[in-house]
Amino acid sequence: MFLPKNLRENVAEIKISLEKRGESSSSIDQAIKLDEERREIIAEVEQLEHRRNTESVQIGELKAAGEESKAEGLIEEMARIKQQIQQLNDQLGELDRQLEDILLRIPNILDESVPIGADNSENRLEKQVGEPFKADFDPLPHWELGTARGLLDLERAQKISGSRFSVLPGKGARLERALINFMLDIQSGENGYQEIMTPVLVKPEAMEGTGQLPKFAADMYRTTDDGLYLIPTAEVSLLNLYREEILSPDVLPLKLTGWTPCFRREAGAHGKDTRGIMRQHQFNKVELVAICRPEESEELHNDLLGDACSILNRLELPYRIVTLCSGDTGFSAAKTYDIEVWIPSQNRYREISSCSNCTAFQARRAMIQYRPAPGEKARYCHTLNGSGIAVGRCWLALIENYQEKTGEITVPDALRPYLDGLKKL
RNA sequence: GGAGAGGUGGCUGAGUCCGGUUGAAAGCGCCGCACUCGAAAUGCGGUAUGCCCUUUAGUGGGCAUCGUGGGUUCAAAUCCCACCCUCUCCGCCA
Repeated sequence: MFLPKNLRENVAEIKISLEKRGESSSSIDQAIKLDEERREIIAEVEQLEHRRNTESVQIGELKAAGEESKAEGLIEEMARIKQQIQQLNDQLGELDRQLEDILLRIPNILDESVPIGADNSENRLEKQVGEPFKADFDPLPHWELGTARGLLDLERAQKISGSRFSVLPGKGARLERALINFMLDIQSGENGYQEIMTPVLVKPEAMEGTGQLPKFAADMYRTTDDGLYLIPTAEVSLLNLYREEILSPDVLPLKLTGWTPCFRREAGAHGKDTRGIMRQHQFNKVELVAICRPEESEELHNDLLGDACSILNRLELPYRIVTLCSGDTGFSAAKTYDIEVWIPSQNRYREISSCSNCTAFQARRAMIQYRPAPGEKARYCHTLNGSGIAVGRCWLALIENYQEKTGEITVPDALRPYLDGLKKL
């Protein structure tokens, strides 16, 4: 989010960025107007409050000196000023509310290197790794393959929870768990992230901190009795751990990883990916989060992308990297790389990780700062996040890409230690 | 779920009953300077945040903030109300 000051200082930039995203910039003018009115009133109120403060002291002194009648006169005057202050404060409150409402819904400013485009068809291809699945037979989609091999039970999932949920029996569950452990080991080991286990139910403030609220309330599950939200990604829990903190520079960059289930209502996705487990209301994900100094976020963004890729490299799954175009870049992000894995049954690449640099956008919302040196002013951090990687999609990509004519699924070498050396599923 | 205690600055902790230069004592920590070959110890000085106005300016002035939000009052860390959170004991439970 932008603070009024940010807004004033970056009007042109924010407007241009909004237009690149394909959104209207009219709200910006309105916000500027509100801000001007607000500041006028602030000046007026503070002047009155100053008078109130000084004259209240006088009243005290007069009373102490026994000059009751003089005091009475001042008290009457103060009563009038008090009313004026109250009135102006009411106006101010209303203006603040309106302004904040707009500010909370303005997306981050796009990085200059983000390609201009309307939707995902205009994302820029950066790199392709490995060769798409080739075989002398037609690959089965994962739901057929998984069901046939006893790894997936969508019927029973439907029975207990409905559509967009999955049940993984036996080796299916084992594979999921192996993937989680494998990913966490790589990220917390050689890639240098601190592993953290967090709650998956969080307060609304946490959702606001990372940018899910207020704009995307419809995408989230909310518990009615307590008003807590189920996280759509561990980014919410991990980043908000440091909300309202001023960090010491020697802990930066802070690199965190955690596995959690993620919950999404998929409100706007009716009819999309209705078969199989591509799009679920609940799925596992290993998340990567970094909190850093502004000047290092760009480099860390590339590192983070590399760390996400390292999983696919080891699993030897074919993938490509794209930079999201302006119209496809998410609300909180200044720039996003998507990693897309090859899905044989669909004959195309599908997102399996999204790595974003959110610059200071989330840090301002969540008040995550650091003090460059003792005595210096605190500055907002930059935040980054990326999937490292989505477990459910990895599961299905793996069984599809490693399927054989016989219906068997080969376990990639890197994963065998996590499955008791098992070579086939 | 029941009973009780409490939320004050980076930390510890006064002040709250009896409202009035209290942004808030004291100590610790931290920063600067002095002393020292250097360090420790000691001494002196400094040390919250946000916002508004003003200035050529790292200038000057002001407002707000003692868990949060309301209320009473000329004036509230101090009085009243509601809420949130933490801790202790009991109960229940993976």
